Amino acid sequence: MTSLSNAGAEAPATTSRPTMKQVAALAGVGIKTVSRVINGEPNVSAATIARVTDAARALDYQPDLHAGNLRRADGRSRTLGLLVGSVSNPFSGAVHRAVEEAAIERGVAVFASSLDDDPSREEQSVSAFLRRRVDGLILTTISPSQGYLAAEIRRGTPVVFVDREPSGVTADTVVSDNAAGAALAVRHMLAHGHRRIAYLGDRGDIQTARERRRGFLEELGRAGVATSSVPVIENLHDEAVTFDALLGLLSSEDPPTAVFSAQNLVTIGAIRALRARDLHHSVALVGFDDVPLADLLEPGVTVVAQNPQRIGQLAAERVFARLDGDDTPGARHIVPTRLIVRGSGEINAIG
Amino acid sequence: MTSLSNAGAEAPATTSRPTMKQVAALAGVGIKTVSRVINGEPNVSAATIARVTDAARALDYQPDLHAGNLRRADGRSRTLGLLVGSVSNPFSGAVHRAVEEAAIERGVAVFASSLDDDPSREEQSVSAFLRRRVDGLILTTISPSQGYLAAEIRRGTPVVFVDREPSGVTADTVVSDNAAGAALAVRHMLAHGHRRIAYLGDRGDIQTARERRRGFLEELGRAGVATSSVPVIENLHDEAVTFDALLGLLSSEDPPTAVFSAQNLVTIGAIRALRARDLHHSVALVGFDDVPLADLLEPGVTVVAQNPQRIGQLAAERVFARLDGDDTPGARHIVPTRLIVRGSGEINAIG
DNA sequence: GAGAATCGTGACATCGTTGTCAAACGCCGG
DNA sequence: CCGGCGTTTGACAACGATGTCACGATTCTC
Repeated sequence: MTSLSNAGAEAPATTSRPTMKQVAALAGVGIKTVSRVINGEPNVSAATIARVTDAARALDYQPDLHAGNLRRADGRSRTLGLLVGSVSNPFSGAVHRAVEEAAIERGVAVFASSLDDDPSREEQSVSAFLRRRVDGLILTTISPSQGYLAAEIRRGTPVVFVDREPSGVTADTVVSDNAAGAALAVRHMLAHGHRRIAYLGDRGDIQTARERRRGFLEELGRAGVATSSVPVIENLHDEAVTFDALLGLLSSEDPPTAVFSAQNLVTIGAIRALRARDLHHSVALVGFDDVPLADLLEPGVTVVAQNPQRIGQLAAERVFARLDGDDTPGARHIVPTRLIVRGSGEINAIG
Repeated sequence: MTSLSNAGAEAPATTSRPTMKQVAALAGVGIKTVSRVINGEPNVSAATIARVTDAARALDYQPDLHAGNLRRADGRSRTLGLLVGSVSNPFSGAVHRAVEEAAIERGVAVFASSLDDDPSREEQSVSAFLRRRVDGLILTTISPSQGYLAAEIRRGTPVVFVDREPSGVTADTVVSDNAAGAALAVRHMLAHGHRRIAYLGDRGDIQTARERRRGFLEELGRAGVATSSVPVIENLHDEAVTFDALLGLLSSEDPPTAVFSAQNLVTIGAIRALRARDLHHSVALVGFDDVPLADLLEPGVTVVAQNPQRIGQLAAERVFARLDGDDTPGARHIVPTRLIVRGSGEINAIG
């Protein structure tokens, strides 16, 4: 259907992209000379440089990076693979942005993909990255083991895990101080007189979520609160499910006086539920991870904020350091969280 | 520093990635046979397939997509370049997500980059994409002309512009119904008795912003409102600048009774300013483009919502259609907007 | 049972580029 | 005027894969 077209017209016909050979022919030089000019190698006469540059411009020539890579000594594709949790979460957006900023500075392009809580997409994306010969990987994971990466890591490909720690392999990991952040939230609510604090958590199969729960429960334990009396609801991974779960909890015979929501979207679902029962001014709420416009709500939402920019930046730094020869053992890099007080967490326990 | 290392140890030494040749050697077959097995070509005996598969697994072999592409007939890299406006804007995130979803379905990987309002990054990113031989481009633009893409488009590379129309080239374009959306907002406020409606707009050099202003002013004109009496403030591209601008306007001798904020972040800045003057219950506000948590604010924020998912999806559809042979002339695809009523836009004019 | 068609396989050229190497040229000193 | 040296240049192999083709071994056909 493409081919019948406009017979005899000026032929917009799909010409293919120009190659060095064509540039060389037009400039009347050898192809290696074109290569030299394009790559700024020395020992080319000024006149030749001009001829080649003109020819390249005339043909709108763009060198084929991959073909070059095939032969080039360092074998670097100047490409990175980034897998984030979910594009719908602002946390991921911020990480992406930070990684890209660092990458662009080095002339590295970023393949970005998102997991969307689908374990099969993890391995699939990584494989896609690897077949495209990325120089390094920055990964948020969800599948139970990252053992499938062992050989690749052994071969020297830098892999940095963000937001979640890997299992089955050792590598650089950049995470928020999840347990400590959760503990911070708990202390804050305890200080406001709460003893019956509900835990609303993300999927239990996410290691990060388990860390937050651990921090939460341990801090309650340290304060002498019997954890058996603490409502713990997990596997909440969106607003709607959280909404329903918290409504149920609030209707129970011994409802909590405070709520700790251990994730972004869970926090939003919790806010909606508290509003639906008109309890947003009487039940305290502290969320983990910041929420957009949290300060404009009534009351403002108190959160333990993460620092996604720093996480992305640090991850990129680690990848590039290893590409530059750093071969220290993989380590955990912990990015601190901080409590942002806005109102919802400072509601005192009644009685 | 890398090289002195652990003399005589088990040598974790950076082995390079395995090639087909190595797989072939291990399996005891020719390299072309490995190629056949990897690509699922017919006419290989079951026994050979098994031997090759085992060898590939043993070496953790991943085919080099780019090397293959060099020789492959269709010359497709199964790669797309996506340039969005700003990762910090949820609109961009949604577009990205939609594009990626469509891409992954076809086994295509996405290079994602963001413009962040820097014209020099536009051409730089496109060039980076092209050198990596992407099959198609989906671009949000900011520089005054996209003429630099003319040769590439003529060569048959599918280019789709999103959110902003290009100048200097003809190609598929996917945009919101900007003028009509703005007009919709105006009609809504007129219906609530407002005549003095302020326009708060994004950068005047962005074509999309100009469209929204046009829609705004034309609708006022149709309603017989003298546009000379309408405060129009432009070049607001973040919350802080908008905040200051609106505060100034509200302090003027004849302040507006309603505000139309023509962009996401501008809307948020406007909300903050209205709150700072405690006018959020008396001055009407309608924003263009939805804002996260808009329904939880007090009052809820009435907006003309765009449909970024649809925009991204449609853009991807166009790219793939052209890759599949569609050679109809480039066209504008307009995605409708819709008014979401939440409270702030239904405040009536006083008197 | 002979010839034809099909199957399974590998040698080789090739994709667009860069690394290696050697040739051609100009310049200098003796 | 010659030898040596540095500069400029291009021929050629190679990177890791696939397309083409030809070869030997089966299987089919009548």
